[in-house]
Amino acid sequence: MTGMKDINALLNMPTIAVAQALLGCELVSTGPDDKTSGIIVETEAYLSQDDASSHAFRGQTKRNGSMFSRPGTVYVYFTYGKHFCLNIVTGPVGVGEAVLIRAMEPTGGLDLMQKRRQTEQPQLLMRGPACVAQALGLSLADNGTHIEDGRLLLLPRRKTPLIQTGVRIGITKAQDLPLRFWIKGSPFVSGSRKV
DNA sequence: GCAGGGATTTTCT
DNA sequence: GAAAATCCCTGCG
Repeated sequence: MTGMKDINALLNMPTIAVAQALLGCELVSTGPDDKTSGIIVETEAYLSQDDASSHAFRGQTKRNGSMFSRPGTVYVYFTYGKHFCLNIVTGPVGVGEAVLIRAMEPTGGLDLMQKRRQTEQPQLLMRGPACVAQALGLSLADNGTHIEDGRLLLLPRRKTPLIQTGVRIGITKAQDLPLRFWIKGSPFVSGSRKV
């Protein structure tokens, strides 16, 4: 048996708790002819209330629709004209909260990731949300799928990591909220700001 | 190692 | 029409 039960329990916790609990978990992306995977080392929580930088803040739209689905739904959005970013939806149906996967430590399918990312360096393969999506081969086609029946598989972590907390990156609203979490000391964490 | 700015298009005001 | 949950290249030192 895998830890499916654990994963379900994890996904149904409050969003901030999920953002922390996802650290150390392995995420596997499988396709017809490919398999890439990594351990989540950095996340950010996006809430529905009092969080002006959340895509759900102004209500449901065509773009953010999947963010209002049940926990474990995959929310992929397109941004800055060229990038995709991966989120795991949290909170009850209709609420609109999610956890952005910002960085991972590559564990499998390194050769394919290097091809997709056009770089050889392991530390640059999955550093940054758009890099994560690119390394895993994700696109808008994955938006709205669910972690239990899509191409993405989430595995429970074996050890509880030491977690550090800071402010989120790349936003202009609600900049003071401490909703960014990462594994202390991981060389795969994104951004130059470690606080 | 770090700061600055361009790319590129969808989405919402 | 402006902004955007970003990345990468450049220049500097």
